[in-house]
Amino acid sequence: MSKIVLIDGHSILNRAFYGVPDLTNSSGLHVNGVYGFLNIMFKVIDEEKPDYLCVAFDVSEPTFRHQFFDGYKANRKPALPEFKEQVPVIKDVLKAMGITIVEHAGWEADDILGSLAKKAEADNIEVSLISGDKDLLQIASDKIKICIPKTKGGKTETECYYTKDVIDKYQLPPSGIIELKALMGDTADNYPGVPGVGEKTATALLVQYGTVENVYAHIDEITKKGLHDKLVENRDKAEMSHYLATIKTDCEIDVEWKDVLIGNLYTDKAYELLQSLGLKSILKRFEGNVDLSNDDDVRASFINITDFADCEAVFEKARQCEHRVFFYVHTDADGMAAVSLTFDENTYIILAMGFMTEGYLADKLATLQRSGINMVTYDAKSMYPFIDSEYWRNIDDMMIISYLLNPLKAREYRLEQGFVTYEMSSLYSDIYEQLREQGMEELYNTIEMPLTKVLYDCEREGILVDRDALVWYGESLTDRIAELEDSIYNQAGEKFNINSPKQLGEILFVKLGLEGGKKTKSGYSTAADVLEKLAADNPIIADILEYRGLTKLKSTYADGLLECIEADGRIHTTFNQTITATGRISSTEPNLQNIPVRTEQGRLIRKCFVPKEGYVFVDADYSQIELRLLAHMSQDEGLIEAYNSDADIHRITASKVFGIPFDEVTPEKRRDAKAVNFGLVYGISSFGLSQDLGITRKEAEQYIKDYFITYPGVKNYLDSLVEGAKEKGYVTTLYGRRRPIPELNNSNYMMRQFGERVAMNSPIQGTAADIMKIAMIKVHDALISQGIDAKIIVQVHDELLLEVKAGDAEMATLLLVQEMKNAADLSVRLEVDVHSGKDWYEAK
DNA sequence: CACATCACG
DNA sequence: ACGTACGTGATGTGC
Repeated sequence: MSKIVLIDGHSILNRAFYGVPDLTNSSGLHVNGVYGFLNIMFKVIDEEKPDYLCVAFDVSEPTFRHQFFDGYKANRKPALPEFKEQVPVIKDVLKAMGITIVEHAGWEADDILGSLAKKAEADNIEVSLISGDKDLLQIASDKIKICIPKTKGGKTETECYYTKDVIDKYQLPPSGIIELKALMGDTADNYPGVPGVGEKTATALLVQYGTVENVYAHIDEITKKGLHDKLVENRDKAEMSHYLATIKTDCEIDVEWKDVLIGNLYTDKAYELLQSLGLKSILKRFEGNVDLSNDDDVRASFINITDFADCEAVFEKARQCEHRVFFYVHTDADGMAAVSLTFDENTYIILAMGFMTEGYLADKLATLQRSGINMVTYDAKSMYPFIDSEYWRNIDDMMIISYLLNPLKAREYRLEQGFVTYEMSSLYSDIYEQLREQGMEELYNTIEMPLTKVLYDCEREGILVDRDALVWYGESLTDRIAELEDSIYNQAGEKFNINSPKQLGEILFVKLGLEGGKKTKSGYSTAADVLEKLAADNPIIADILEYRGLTKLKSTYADGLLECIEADGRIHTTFNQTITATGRISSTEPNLQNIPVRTEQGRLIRKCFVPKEGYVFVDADYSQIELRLLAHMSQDEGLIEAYNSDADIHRITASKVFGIPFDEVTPEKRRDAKAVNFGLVYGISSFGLSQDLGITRKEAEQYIKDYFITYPGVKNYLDSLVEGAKEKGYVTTLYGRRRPIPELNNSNYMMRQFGERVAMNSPIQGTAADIMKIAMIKVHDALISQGIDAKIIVQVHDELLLEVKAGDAEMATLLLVQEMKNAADLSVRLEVDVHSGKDWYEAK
């Protein structure tokens, strides 16, 4: 027997929209609903293997029934814009896959589905009807299965109902669902039912009488006074609801089964469309399913090379190719695993065994480079080990280009083994063109690509760690931790896991009865700022805070870093260039950008980071670079002048904003001004400032007001950033780096508010990142060209740590400061603090 | 695998 | 009436 799948388009899109977390593509279009819809649809197709498929939608104009009972439909919530924009998109995708969409003015999707289902049943076709709406249960039968997908924590489970399943669940036959809805109403569909009658009462009545009509026929038998009166009073509502709940099954729909046969869903058109939507994981389905017979330009083109002569021939052919060669070296735990080369529509894969050694590859790549071939790869930094350094120039990096085009999608750009090169080398000219159009070609060529090499050198150099000192540091913490543990258990009166916020909250707020209140969704908050407020109430708090601090140092830093020391005694972090939304670099395995410094005890760990024999550390950091950038970018005269006067900026701010003479600014007032300054860079909010300073929101508001009166240019500038971002959908740094801000179009107020703060912060944080990148390249190159024995080994956003030959320390220091200061020419000077020492503690 | 917490800028 | 400072990464717990 043949089989048809019918999908309730709106309802499934809606389910998907609320079940899948917000996803936006590079142009800011929301695609979570589309994504979820397709996943549900493919899952059903995989499981049911139907012969026919079609999708029904409501027409956007109100249907007859909507108009007729306008009073009841009127208070229905309008759909969110980010939902609405996905309706035409999913329709386009379905059409591109050759799937029939049925919609008809005057009929709701339910009516279309009901009619099609009954028609199919009559023609002896099995039906699976996919909807999120339980109303459809009324048309279930032995041949018509109603499937209701539920998204639970990312997983889609489907509840399926034939006649008997409806009876099991509701004690009523499918037709009884109409009667049930007529009595109990439906808030989602906004028809009333009988007020005061819920599912239980309605079911009880219907089990006895079968239909609403019959309930009223026996209305005198209903002795419960309240219920009897409610039913009598609301008979009109019940009858109207009955009408509304009834799905039509007799619409004359102009669909012939042969027209909805499932054909090849994996068409070129759908592929392109999904690609432009950024739905990469859906595209993966296409790889095994593309119809090769009439589609020979897509991945019919993988060629495995095992023979030396063939390999030589491939490289020779590559050398003569007209456009470009995309190459990628696949690695596994043992190093090089395979090499792929794509050019002229073919991808060649050469396993790294036998003749394909690193030396052979480097030689072959060099030959290509010498022939002036345009080379393209993905994550160039990780390819450098396989390329002679003299040929590092003139390689394009798809990872970097994609990141610049949309830094928010950074994590999605990670190339998976196996999914490679073909898409990349067809995409390349496309995205390079976009890069140019968006004015980021220079940023790419003069900052990001040169930086890949600087970072490669930093990583390879690594930083020496005094292992014994680090072990000792860790051990020095253990006694005190044990002592605190004892003390905490004593005060709590029992042993428990202090590291578990759940158990700790239980102890503090229930057993010890401290006033804390709930804060997180999973229980009490035991975060440090919450505990600090309670410190006066119970001495256990101080112990817990100290315990937390020490265990953090021990596990993350002492123990964690020890595991990262490699055979050469050094730690080699990875600097990620395509992670952050703003353009900053990040550091992983281990993170060397969050080594403790704020407390003395933490800071001591820096004594374990040491230069190699005969060398010293030189460490330089920008002084208040973000605030200086605010002065430059806003061109606020007062702030620029304040910086150029060379006096303490927070003190000047305090003096001007609070109207106190410069010399009478108290440390408290200076602290307040400093907090305001920081707040501005973060995208100021009165709440945030009040939290930070422990003042009321009103006072914080006044501070901000006064600040903006003092520095009106700053206010203008921040306003203009938000305005520009709303208009264009993104913000840029001084060097043209973009950050899209899809949040500004979100229907949620909080999200939009967040978008505004991001619009204020990103240009500043991002420009600071750009400038540091420029400085790194300049320092790196100048050290080499001047033959100074010094290397950049760590970058911490506004700080560079260099390992320098003792005799070259003075030269390196001068050069470092010089290049950092001159990395950008602004309306205010860039100041750099520099120190040197025999370890990172001393040099900082 | 998500959450809470906390280290840094 | 909401419930917030901006940007990261590592760890431990507990579903």
